[in-house]
Amino acid sequence: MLCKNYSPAMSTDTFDRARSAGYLANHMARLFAQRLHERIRPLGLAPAQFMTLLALWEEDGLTQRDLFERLDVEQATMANTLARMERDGLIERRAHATDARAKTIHLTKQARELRGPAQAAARDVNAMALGHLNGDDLDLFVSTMRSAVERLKAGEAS
Amino acid sequence: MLCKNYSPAMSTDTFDRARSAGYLANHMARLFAQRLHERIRPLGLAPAQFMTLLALWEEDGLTQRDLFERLDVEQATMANTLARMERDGLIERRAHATDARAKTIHLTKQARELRGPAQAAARDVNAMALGHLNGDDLDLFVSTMRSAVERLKAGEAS
DNA sequence: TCCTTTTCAATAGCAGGCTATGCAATTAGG
DNA sequence: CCTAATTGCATAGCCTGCTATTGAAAAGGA
Repeated sequence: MLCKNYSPAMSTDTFDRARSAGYLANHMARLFAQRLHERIRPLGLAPAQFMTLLALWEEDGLTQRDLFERLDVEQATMANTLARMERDGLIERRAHATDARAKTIHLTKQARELRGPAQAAARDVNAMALGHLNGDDLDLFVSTMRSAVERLKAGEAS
Repeated sequence: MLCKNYSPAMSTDTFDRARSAGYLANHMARLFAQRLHERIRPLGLAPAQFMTLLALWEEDGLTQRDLFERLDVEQATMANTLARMERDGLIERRAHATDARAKTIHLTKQARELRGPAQAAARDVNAMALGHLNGDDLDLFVSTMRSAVERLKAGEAS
């Protein structure tokens, strides 16, 4: 009995939260978000806004569809995040060149200037979580998360 | 340059979402929650309710404080989750034996009967995400998540 | 051309995370 | 014993995720 919370034959009274990958993933992600939020709140940012900025710092002028596909969230989630970012002066929406339904999303000067400090905050949190690992162990951990993401995305209906 | 998103000397234009542990943790946790929710929705459960049940299946009659400390969420978060669980007939609250402020949380028959199928669903999702790993690799991955959780909890102010 | 289908985005409503507040009951000090 | 501090819980308000619905514009087919 490996007790890794995925043996079909496991008895029903041995599910161990502390060894369940899904449980730990949730716990770890909440803590990452809390630590990040502490550090970027002084910049006027919240975690989902930072995530959105990561995409827009890479490429400005994307549409809402581009963004929610790249970040793998639902369209409605992206729409709400963008509304808060517009309210907070981080982005502005402009008419799309060829499609009257769409708008392109553009960073304000304020948002462009946050790139350095916000990314530094994120690196700081990553180091706090995993700075004890050597390069190979970190590579393996990150790769395993990426493979889990791919497998979970593929298993949408399973 | 290791490009693992935590070198302080890293230039500001190289932050790579796909290699950031925090970003991947968030993405992975959202997918875990989605896949779990698909499977436990037919049982009338949502992910945070399942997490709460994991604690109550282990030990019934806990107080709200016991629960939010074990699950590492805020008291207000737990209060809201318990309100929804009471609404849905999963728990009932009884007067605490010695403290008139507190209530003890007790599973209903319905909730006790969900243990087998709900834990099976969670194991299924864990296997979908990580079933390609051998025992040692899985152990290492889970251990690394646990160490990240501990380090992130310790660094509350840092 | 005209009509149907698809696509882009906004909105409503809910779950679950957070902070901040407030009330009631208990505990601790004087 | 009486007050002050602490503790248990509820509530309000916000952010971020989700599903479902809607309206408007674009694309496609007859």
